[in-house]
Amino acid sequence: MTRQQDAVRAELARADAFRSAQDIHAALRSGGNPIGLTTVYRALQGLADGSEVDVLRSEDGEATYRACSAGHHHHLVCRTCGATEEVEGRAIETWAERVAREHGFVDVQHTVEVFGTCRSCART
Amino acid sequence: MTRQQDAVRAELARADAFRSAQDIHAALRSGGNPIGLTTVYRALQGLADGSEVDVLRSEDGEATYRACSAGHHHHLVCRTCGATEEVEGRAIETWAERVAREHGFVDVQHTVEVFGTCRSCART
DNA sequence: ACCGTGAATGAAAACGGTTGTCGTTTCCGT
DNA sequence: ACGGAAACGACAACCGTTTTCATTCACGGT
Repeated sequence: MTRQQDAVRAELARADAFRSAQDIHAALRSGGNPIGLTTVYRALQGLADGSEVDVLRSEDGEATYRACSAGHHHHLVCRTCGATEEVEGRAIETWAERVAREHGFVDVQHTVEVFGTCRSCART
Repeated sequence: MTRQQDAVRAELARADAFRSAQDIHAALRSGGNPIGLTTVYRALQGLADGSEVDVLRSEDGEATYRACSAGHHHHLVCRTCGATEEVEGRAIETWAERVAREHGFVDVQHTVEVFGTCRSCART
């Protein structure tokens, strides 16, 4: 895994936001890198498999990607500009675990996303 | 909104699980109701608009639907059989609100889904 | 009952994101 | 250089969903 995967990784690093594969593809091309769309998808899949990016399904089903730090965390996403911050909270972890156990569920995972309007978008 | 929408509502009531539009369509047809796929989609959209069903995007982007009670709640979903229970927790609500405020976000919403293996599926 | 009108229905086609195919190119080790 | 394997990308296939449009249905007014 190399050349174009690095390009995708670099492009993702340019913004703290979830972006679609096609966004990234367009950005790379208009930045002078004649990468193919297929390759962008493959690179993203590889990065996702390696836990280098988080994947989030937008409301209309489109997959969006964002460079992320290792380890378990959640996201606070601005629904206007897409800016994203990583957040965490032990409260969530223990709550999910407890609720699942109370219902007899095992092997528990959870997804938590918080959406809102960020400070700068709220000013307008 | 009526006849076929009622059929979709009834079909959804038959299982406490998130099901795809195509599942529901197939179930209705094999149950003797020659409904069209388009109509199933339209009925589901109407029910979702009226908050009669919850919509959840599966991992591969497919939309899945489930009859739900009114009011804010989350889901505990068996990843094997799809059985779903509604759960709630004030802890989540306050946590999300606090985290968002700390980061200057307003107009906050959140999605929380808990996945696991339910008791009966765990036995096998 | 009988129309007339607007909503509901559904077959087929369009759409859009994603994935598969396959021939070409690039990268490395020898 | 050479050869093989991995990466690349144009193109087509896929699949869930939405749109289109002609037909059918439900229902109020007469």
